[in-house]
Amino acid sequence: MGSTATVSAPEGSPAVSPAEAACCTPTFTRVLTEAEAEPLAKVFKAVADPARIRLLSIIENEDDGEACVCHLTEPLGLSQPTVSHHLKILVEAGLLTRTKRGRWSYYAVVEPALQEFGTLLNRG
Amino acid sequence: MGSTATVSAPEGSPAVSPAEAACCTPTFTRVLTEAEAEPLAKVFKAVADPARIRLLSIIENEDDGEACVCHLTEPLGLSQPTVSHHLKILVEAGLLTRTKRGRWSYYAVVEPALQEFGTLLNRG
DNA sequence: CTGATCCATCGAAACTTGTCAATGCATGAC
DNA sequence: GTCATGCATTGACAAGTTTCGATGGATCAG
Repeated sequence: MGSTATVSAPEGSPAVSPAEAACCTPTFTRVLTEAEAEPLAKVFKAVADPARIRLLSIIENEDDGEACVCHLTEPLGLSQPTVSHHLKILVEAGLLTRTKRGRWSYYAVVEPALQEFGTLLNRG
Repeated sequence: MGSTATVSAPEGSPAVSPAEAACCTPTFTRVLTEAEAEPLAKVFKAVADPARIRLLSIIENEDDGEACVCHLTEPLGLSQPTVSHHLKILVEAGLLTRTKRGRWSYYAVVEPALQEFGTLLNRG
């Protein structure tokens, strides 16, 4: 069951101040509980792997914005089951979508979700 | 302060695919190599743990913006060596600084670094 | 129907990570 | 000096990840 942990944070008060944060606004406006920190950690775990970061960059740069598994194993240098495994994690994190057409599974980036990582992924 | 996010928009000739051009600027402007993806994954790994996320939220909400280890073990419910271990990882990731004064080690948040995670931590 | 292809899942091996108890090094109190 | 305190490091173990080869369900070509 996917459960798709996506972008959900605890309901109620936001854990973090809005983007109006200037230089002196804290990122965490309050102390987080274990239950609040856990789903956040889950999201970061999805992109805490070089293979998965590369998968996102490859798929996003495909001409038509999507790629099948058979197109991904070779540039990554990983086996097909391993690539499928990473793709599944990214789908469950809400960063990719999967569309089955014929024999192929096409994966595409969920732009709004990925762009939340923009600043971090484009550093350096 | 201009620019901010590095979500670089291509100048002149947009390498943006038709599919994406309509709604969004791509997060990855090109395919990443293993060597490029690795350090990025390392940063995400640092915050891919509930205990470390909570540590950041606790320290940032301390009255004077810093905390010693002895103040962190109890709210986390973890042993002192474990807390020291997590703190070390956060320091190595550039998210915390360590200052030794007397017998105590004081940890403080590196605000610019943490604020890069602001959008992600602000979901919900 | 038969054979080929794409891919998800299973099972296992190798590796990494989170955790603690024990140890040891500094520092300060006496 | 001696003792106590704060904390980093070590060593060990359990749990989780990454990876692969093997298997099997779909789907299409013939």
